[in-house]
Amino acid sequence: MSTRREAVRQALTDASGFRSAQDLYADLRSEGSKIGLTTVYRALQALSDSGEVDVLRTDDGEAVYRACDTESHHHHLVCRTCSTAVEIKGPTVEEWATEIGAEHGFTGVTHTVEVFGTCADCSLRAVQQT
Amino acid sequence: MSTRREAVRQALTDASGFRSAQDLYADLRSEGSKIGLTTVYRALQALSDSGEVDVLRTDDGEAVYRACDTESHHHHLVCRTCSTAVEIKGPTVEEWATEIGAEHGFTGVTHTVEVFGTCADCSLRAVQQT
DNA sequence: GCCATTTTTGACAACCATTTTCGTTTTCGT
DNA sequence: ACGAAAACGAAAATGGTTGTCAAAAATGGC
Ligand SMILES: [Zn+2]
Ligand SMILES: [Zn+2]
Ligand SMILES: [Zn+2]
Ligand SMILES: [Zn+2]
Repeated sequence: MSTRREAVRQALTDASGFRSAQDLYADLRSEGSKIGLTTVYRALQALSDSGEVDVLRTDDGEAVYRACDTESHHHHLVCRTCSTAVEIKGPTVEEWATEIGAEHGFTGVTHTVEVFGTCADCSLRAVQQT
Repeated sequence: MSTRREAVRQALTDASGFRSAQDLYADLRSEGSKIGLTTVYRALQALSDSGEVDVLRTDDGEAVYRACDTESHHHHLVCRTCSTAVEIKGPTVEEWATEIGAEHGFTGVTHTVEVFGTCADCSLRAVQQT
């Protein structure tokens, strides 16, 4: 694990929510790092290949990454305002997806599931800003 | 509804699976249409804004579209090989997502759910090609 | 039908996230 | 310390998508 990659991983861990490559690049540069954008992309590629970080796509197609507590299969409840995420685990949706696939004769079934909303903190802030 | 937009909608309906803007542009041109790529993008934008077609993002961030039978909320079981899709409806995953959001104090909860696999036809073809 | 206004279209350029290239720097094994 | 291998970063290239703008087509009185 190179120093640069470790720096990217740390920046992502500090963020606790989903961040884009460009976000992380800005974060790192603003705290004085001389890292290049290419290296941020390469680090994120490597981290996601090895399963250390999760990736998902925003509505406009940008890739965003998160350093999750667990590396085992899970989903996310993501705040639309601050992009903080809660990790979700449970058999319900796993079983549901498997059944759906089997019912229609599909093999090698996988699924992508994300839940979005406004977190309690952001909901409160929205109400207070009258 | 302009003729061009209708042509795009028809091309998408004929496809029955998820197709990208560039796919549809190629389809239309190959059948003799003189449509421009910009117009295909505009038509898809309008169709998705009005809820007539569904959009999702591939792993590499490309937007793909589908003309679904229903305009009400549903999900898809998509073949990874031929991109044919089956429309999925049912309360299980809807209730699950709502509960997950509520449990964590999130408001305005929505979700994205897609199931992927290899359809029966494509599975069979894969086995036959020894 | 005919002209003026509005809408739609498409070639081209601009955008922007991401990838590739390639010469330089750092790391690692000996 | 020394040479090979890996990592780095600036700049250029890529590719999907959007913006621009002038031409073409549809619309609506008359
Ligand atoms: Zn996660
Ligand atoms: Zn799952
Ligand atoms: Zn198939
Ligand atoms: Zn649903």
